[in-house]
Amino acid sequence: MRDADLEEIRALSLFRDMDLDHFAELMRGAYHQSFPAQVTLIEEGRAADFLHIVTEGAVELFAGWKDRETTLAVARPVSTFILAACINDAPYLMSARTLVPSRIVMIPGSDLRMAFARDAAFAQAIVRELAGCYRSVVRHVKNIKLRTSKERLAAFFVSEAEKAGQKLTYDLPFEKRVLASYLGMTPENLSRALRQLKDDGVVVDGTRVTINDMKRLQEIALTGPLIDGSSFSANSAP
Amino acid sequence: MRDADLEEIRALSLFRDMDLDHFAELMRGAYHQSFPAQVTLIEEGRAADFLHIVTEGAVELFAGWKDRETTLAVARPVSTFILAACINDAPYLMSARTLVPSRIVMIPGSDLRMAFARDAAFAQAIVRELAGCYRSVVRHVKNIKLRTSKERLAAFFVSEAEKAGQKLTYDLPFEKRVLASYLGMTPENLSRALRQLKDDGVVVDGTRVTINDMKRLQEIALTGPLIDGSSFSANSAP
DNA sequence: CCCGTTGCTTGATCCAAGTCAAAAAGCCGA
DNA sequence: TCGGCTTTTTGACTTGGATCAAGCAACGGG
Repeated sequence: MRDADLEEIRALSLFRDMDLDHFAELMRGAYHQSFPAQVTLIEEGRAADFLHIVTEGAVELFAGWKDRETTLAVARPVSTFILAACINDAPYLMSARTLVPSRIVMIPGSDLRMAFARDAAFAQAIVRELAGCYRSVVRHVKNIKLRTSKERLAAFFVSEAEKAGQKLTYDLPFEKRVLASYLGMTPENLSRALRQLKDDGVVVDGTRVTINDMKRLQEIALTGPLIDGSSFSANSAP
Repeated sequence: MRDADLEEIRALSLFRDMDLDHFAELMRGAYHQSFPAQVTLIEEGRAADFLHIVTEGAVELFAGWKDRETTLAVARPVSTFILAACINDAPYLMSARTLVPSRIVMIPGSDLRMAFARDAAFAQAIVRELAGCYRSVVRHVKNIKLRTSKERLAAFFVSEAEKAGQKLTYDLPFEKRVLASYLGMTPENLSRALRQLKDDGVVVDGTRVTINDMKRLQEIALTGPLIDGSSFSANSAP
């Protein structure tokens, strides 16, 4: 693994405070691999063998039932995913696939649990991380259960703008079909919702989003830390 | 606090393995109070001051947005709730109200964080608990996003039957309007869904549920550990 | 440069679920 | 036991969003 990669990972709040030797040992047992787009990294139901970290690219976390499928989050660099299954040594609840060519670090679950047992700082970090993940999903549920699809889309635009550093023009971070699935609607419906929002000053041309009337959008979305926040990436580095 | 209560709490997986002295100390700083029905214990957005444990009664965890409201879970004895907010010292994401007269133990968040910092076994237990909570909410999202309301209701009946010890007749654990909200539908719709399920061998008379054709119901619900599981109580004692 | 693939949009239609209104059934407390 | 609650059910209607079926546009390989 390259030093630059190691530094990036070390900078994650999950690993920042742990003993340096423990960190080095954990990384010695880890694999860093490149994958092409559309590769299934994880299948739900399988035993959780590895903690994953995206260092480049993007990974979709999704779940299926009967013949339906929904995306629960998109992990973007640099962040970890499926920590909970891993730490509990339980089956994955989600599947994961690369959306674009990606590089993934995989840390064996047994190493992780060992480090967690003997490094108090690491244990603390894991707790904070898990609590953060939990709160993210709770926000996602609130988003889904309380807002209409148009409102969810508006909220998404607002929080993406915040994430892009208050810019009013930015690119969608991934395909619209993924966004639709994340927001709990069909691609057709997303398309229609986009057109509805045109009246509210949102122009979408291809992947480029331009917000002309942020105030209007915020009124629709009524964003706030209790429902929006970091609910997007499975868990991110603050 | 009565010894019986203390024992029940100690028996929770969260506290079971922690040092006995630490546990005693944690409990010394705790309050045990009785509340009538329909009392708001927690308001979302407020700072998380206390970890709560229901020892008797039932507590609804819900969230509001604009003029809408949805219930996210119902905590039944004996279980804790809002651990994540508490451990992160962050604002509550949910509100909580008693559904019936209830007894609640409240542990100051600062005591909790202190115990967590110096008791490794407790820290481990917290991690497992949080991971469990996280997985519960993930299942709830999958339930909402992947199943129709009829399927969700069927799934609910099946998993309640399991919880009641494979009994085919049992009582609903709370009012139908709460159930409706939990399942993400209106009371009217729940009523209709109940009537639909009559054709599939489910008889509901008042609060009494009787399942005549479990196989049929399981076909509709297609239950499994990846989507159903303990998603109901905020977090339970295994 | 063309052509196939893939992703996105559009329109027509359908259906699940929400809304509104009102009746029915429980559930107390006086 | 009788009103006066709340909860639940019902019916009629509306609507948000899904589905189905074409078009269209962009991209990449031959």
